[in-house]
Amino acid sequence: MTSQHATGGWRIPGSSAQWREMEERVLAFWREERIFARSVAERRHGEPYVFYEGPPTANGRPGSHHVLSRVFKDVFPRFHTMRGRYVERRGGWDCHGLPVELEVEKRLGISGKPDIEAYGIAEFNQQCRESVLTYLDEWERLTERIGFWIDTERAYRTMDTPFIESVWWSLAELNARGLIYESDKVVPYCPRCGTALSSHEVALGYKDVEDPSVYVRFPLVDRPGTSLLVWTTTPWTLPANQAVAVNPAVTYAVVEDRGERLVVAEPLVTKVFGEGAAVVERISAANLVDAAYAPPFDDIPGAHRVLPAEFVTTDDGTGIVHIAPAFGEDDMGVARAHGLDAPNPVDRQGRFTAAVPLVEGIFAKDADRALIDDLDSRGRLVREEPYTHAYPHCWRCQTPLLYYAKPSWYIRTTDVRNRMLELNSGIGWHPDRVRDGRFGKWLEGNVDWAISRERYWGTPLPFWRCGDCDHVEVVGSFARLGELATTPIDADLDPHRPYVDDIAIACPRCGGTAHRVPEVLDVWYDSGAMPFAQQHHPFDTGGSLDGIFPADFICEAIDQTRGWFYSLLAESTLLFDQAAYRNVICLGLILDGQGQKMSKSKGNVVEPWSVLDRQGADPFRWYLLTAQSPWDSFRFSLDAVDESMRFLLTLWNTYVFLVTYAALPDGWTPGGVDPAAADRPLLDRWILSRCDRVTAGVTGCLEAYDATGAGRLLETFVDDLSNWYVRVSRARFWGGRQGDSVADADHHAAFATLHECLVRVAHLIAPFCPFVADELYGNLVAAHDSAAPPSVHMARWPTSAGREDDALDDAVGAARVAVSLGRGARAEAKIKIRQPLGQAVIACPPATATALASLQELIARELNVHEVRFVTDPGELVAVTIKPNYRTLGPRFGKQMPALAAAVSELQGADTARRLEASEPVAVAFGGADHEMGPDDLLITARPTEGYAVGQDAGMAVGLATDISAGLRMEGLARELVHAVQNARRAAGLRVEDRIFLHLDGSGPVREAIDAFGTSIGADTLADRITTGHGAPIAGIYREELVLDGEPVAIRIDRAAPEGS
RNA sequence: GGGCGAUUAGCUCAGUCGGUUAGAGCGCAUCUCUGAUAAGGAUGAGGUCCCUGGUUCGAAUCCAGGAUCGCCCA
Repeated sequence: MTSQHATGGWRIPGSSAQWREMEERVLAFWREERIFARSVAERRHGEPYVFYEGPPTANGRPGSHHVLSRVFKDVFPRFHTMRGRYVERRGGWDCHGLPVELEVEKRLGISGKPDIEAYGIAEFNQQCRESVLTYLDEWERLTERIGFWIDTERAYRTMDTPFIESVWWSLAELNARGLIYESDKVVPYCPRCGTALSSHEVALGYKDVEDPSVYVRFPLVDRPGTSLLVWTTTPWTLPANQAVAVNPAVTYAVVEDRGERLVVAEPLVTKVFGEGAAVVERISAANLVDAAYAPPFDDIPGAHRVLPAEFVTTDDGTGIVHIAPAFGEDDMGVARAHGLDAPNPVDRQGRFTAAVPLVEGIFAKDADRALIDDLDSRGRLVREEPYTHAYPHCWRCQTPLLYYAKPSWYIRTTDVRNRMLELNSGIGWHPDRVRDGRFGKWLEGNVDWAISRERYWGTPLPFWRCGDCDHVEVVGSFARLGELATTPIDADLDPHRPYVDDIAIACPRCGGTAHRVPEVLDVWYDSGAMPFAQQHHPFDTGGSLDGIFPADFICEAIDQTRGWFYSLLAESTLLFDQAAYRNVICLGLILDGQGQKMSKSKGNVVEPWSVLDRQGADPFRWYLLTAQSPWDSFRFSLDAVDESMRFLLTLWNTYVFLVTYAALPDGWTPGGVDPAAADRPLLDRWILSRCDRVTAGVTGCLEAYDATGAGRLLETFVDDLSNWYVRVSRARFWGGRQGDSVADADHHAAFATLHECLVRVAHLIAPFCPFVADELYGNLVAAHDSAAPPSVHMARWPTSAGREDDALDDAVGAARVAVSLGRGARAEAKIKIRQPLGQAVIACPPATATALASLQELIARELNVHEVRFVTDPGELVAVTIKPNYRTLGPRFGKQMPALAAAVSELQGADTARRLEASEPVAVAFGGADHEMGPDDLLITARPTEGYAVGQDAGMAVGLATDISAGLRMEGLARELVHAVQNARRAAGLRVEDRIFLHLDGSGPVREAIDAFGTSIGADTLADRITTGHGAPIAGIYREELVLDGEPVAIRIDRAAPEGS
């Protein structure tokens, strides 16, 4: 895209086929001129607009879904920067976590915790540290290429020592307020791997399996002969039974069955016992609560009482649930609420301990058989049947998982649950429904946050437990650690495992020796800590987060509701009693073109680089930002980007058009004296009205975080600009009018208007498509004005100049309808547009005719007719029918609408239409009364009458006189000649401004047309001389013979000799 | 199994407060225009608004149930 030749400081843009070269050139400009850094620094004194980068992990390659989030993270900070806000954008990397460990395990060819410990934690963590940034280069390359402006040089990393120290500080703060405690937690646990699994891993391993389900008698102590009937699909948990639970809202029934009495939930009686079961008594749940029963096994002591619990359902089973606190999350919750123990007779390998001699040493799930047989032999088993259900298995080794109680560290988030809900209600969610929907419901069900993980590569919990007095000291800084440590610690201590594990401290309470607990921190806590940890708060911030907290805006995919969106809110509520973000966009997922999930195994992944290499960054961005609501799933493909690219091509064509003509010798440059906007032709004032309107509209949309809405407005505007303003104004941009001051002013007005519109668009699309925006701005503004900012991204956001004009917009809208209808009429009559016609008749209401009066000439030119005439009596050209306006009359007449519609159809169309035009009331008689209709109550529909070429639409019809006189035919032929010569010029490779000598020859009608219209043919084709007849006086650089309208024509073209030669 | 979202032309998507002829762009066909060529205009073909039932004078729109896809959770 180099400048071929230029005048007036213009650089001639290349073809849009060279889009990617344009982007690369803009990138180089940004890089060399440090535009990003300057755009931020120049706003240093502006009001801060705070953005937080939700840190991705760099141990995988960036995909198209990352481009989606990064583009949305880019557009609003760019917008607010242009609006004068100070928008620091600091990158970040999420470094810790199980996915990193798994990746390293795979690479090392090891699996499971015993393997890792055999390999060595120090070396393992070193491998993690390196792995986590494997693709950092590619991430940074992609980030730059898509135009995502974020400071990667100062990016925070969750594994960095200052970040970890801030996290420690926050945990110490929470601990000081009594918000941290240790307790048993039931986790999905793989006994073979010896590790708990994350919910994500559990989700990978669900398989349908058949387990024995059993109905067991739990005899009531105070009611001999009556037993609670308990149903379970995990018989191996029965030895650990501590209680049973009933739903407090359910009535229970005592059923007499073969000489005994069994208690089940009343709604389940039929399901359990079949039709005709004998219910002998009903008992409310309240009367069951606290009843004592005999446990199924006597090995383990327990409360063995009935407890109320909301989670008990009557969907299946018996409505009485066996509670083994060690083996179920709900069970643990109930047990905790009632102060029960949680004995666990299963060891870490999943085998029964000596606490249950019957099955000692047997793997839990394999003990089912022996336990069931034992129950049966003691008369406790009522029934056994196979039961198929989805049960989780270890995704790594296929071992069935056990839900298993293990000690775990918690943050008491339930203390601030209501406060989180309050703060959540003030967050600007996009889409809105997430606030009270997915996220709000999640908060309502909030449970304490389990923050510990028995893993290696994570922020170590700063908890030191005293071996003597059991006191737990939470260390909030490295300085504090140094004070307490029994041996001096290195200044450059790596606070990761295993080094931190080796540090013992003196117990501040008893002076004993304390060692760190083995767990590391849930990585989600790292991410939620980024608002303060990226600043090394409070160590480097002086304790104040003013201007850097909370965020005005964050953005991630919808799957982060329980991830980052939660961790940010929970931590900011706990620590600062504020929401960490004011606005948030939840993005949808990227699917393939068929709506299927993208996955490597399906081979349907669209790599971002393939889009960037084929179409470029701006088309990619425009697609993601405007194709649809961002929170819906994207059906993404290269073709989808092509569709969005059309907008950019239209914009590019318009831009090239302006520069092409402005750069000609009698073109135009900005900064001169142009006619005042108010003095320009009507069409100029119209597009400037549209321009101001779109400016206000786009601004409003972006303020409301609605990129899609802003995109639609811009697409409509650029379409108006290109396909209406430029198309109908083309001739005004052509040169050759020096000396005519009126024509010259018009010429300049056209350039000034189009230039202003394009400059405005360059500003308005700058946040969306920063490359083409800067290309336009550079050539249209910066190249001509050394005082202007060098980049549009350093410029101020535009505001409306107040030229919005409703009447003008309506008039041009009506003119466009009229032209469209007229063209339709021509097509129907099969008369091509180059053939002039005598007159067009526009039938429309008087108000429309008045509005269109000033656009008559334009309509005539567009329809190629000599005259435009208006008729305001609908009867003349069209038949009129009247229909009721359901929208206004529906609420008024309700059930009478069908009768009213019938009455309205009886009205005389033309007559009624006239009266409505004159704002006279119209009475409709039905149901024995007259009802008065106002102008809004009746709709006029026009249909063409016979005998005209007519196009019609609501409120307007356009007819064309179709007879073609000899004069009109000659004029048409002249137009054909001009067209043929223009094609010949192009074929001859002439530039648009080259002047020619033209020789024409042809039949009699052709010569007559040349005689009559030679001057205008010459003017239109830039011919300095036209000759006719045989024996051509010029050899010509181009010759062509063809037939126009049935008449043979010969064309010869030569370059015009320079003046005076 | 529970919760949430989506389903409208061959494709990608709009569709306001429920209003009677459901739109746009792309693609396709025919025609056309061009001093903007990865352009522009006109016309046409193309619809079970996922299905069933309900509410209503009137349902793509509101309600209930179901189907399919996706997400979150179990």
